[in-house]
Amino acid sequence: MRRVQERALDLFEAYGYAQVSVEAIAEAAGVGPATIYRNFGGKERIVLWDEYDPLLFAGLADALADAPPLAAIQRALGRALAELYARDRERIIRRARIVEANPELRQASAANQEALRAGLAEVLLKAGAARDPLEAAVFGGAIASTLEAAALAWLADGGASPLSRHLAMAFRRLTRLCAGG
Amino acid sequence: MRRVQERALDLFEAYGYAQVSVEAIAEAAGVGPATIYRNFGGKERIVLWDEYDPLLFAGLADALADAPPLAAIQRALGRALAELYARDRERIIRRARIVEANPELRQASAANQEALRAGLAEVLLKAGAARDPLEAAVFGGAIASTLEAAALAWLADGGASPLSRHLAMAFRRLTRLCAGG
DNA sequence: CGACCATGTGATAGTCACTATCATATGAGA
DNA sequence: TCTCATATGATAGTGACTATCACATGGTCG
Repeated sequence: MRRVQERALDLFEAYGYAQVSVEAIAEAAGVGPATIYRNFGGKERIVLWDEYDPLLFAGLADALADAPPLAAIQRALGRALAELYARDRERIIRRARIVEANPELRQASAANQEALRAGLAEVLLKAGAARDPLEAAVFGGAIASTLEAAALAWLADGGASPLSRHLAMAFRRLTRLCAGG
Repeated sequence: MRRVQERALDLFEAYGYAQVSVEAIAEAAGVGPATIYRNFGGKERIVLWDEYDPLLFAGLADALADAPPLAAIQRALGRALAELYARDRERIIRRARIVEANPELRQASAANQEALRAGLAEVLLKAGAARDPLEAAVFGGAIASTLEAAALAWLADGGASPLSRHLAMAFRRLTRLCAGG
């Protein structure tokens, strides 16, 4: 399915997301349209599909055990992002550019972001870093937003400086918020 | 168009969102399908359509002038939400239940949430409550998430206690985040 | 080796959201 | 009354998505 995604990205970049039908992608990749729907679930997810979320959560629970939550989260996320940065930088940027240029995809991407919020909230609650579900939701939401802001800033400069630098800057802003802004 | 939305909510509650076609809604409301698409833009927005966002932003810029950002925002949003609570409580709950029960709508709703983030960021930046775009994005994201968490908690108890109470609780959690969790 | 079963694939047909376009009705202003 | 602008309805078309079918593959038994 990696091949299908590659072909699709090529076509989307060349002709625009809306102008490329799933059927055309199927033909370009040498598979049937039904196969694409079976594996990805929908046109949007051909672009959005990745395997990063588990990687983000890996080590998060451990890190929460021996440091104040905000610092622990920043360190764990920073490490995970550094790995992605090293491994898949080009592909992430390609996909992000297509998403950015297309309202339909931005909407689907926002849903992913929601899922990340919920996932962080769950981890925080289970690790005892949040005392109740409301606190978990607030913490998870704030952290996911910070992560997203860092990612957008990273994309805005074309991925020049490492993601972890942007993440550190974003977290510094977050700590200022409660201090009175 | 209010009538169209009412009819649509009736049908969605009775048969389920996916089971009701736009054509059926059009017929039930005594209009043509084209009219619905013209006014709402898509099936999802028949449910999500409202006029609340400007109300949320009203007075926000003013409040930011004479108080620390977090307190000012909490007060301004609290006032706006109290008004909605008094005016449209039933309809908001109806719509939220339909959204909650339907992945397709949750996705579209997440996109709305994104827009709220961006809107808050813009206000904060213009009012000088954020010193740079990254800070504005982080603040706006954190606050929008807090607002959403409060709204979900409010819905979870069926709208029994006022939204402003949940909002106050959520903001208290947010201030704890930077203090070390 | 051949029979059996499971999973993944291709192909067909059908539904429905959404778009584009045209003719018509309604309502305001000269 | 004539005119123009805007809103509506109707029609036809595209394409995403969902069945459901038959077929190929690959592994496990007898």
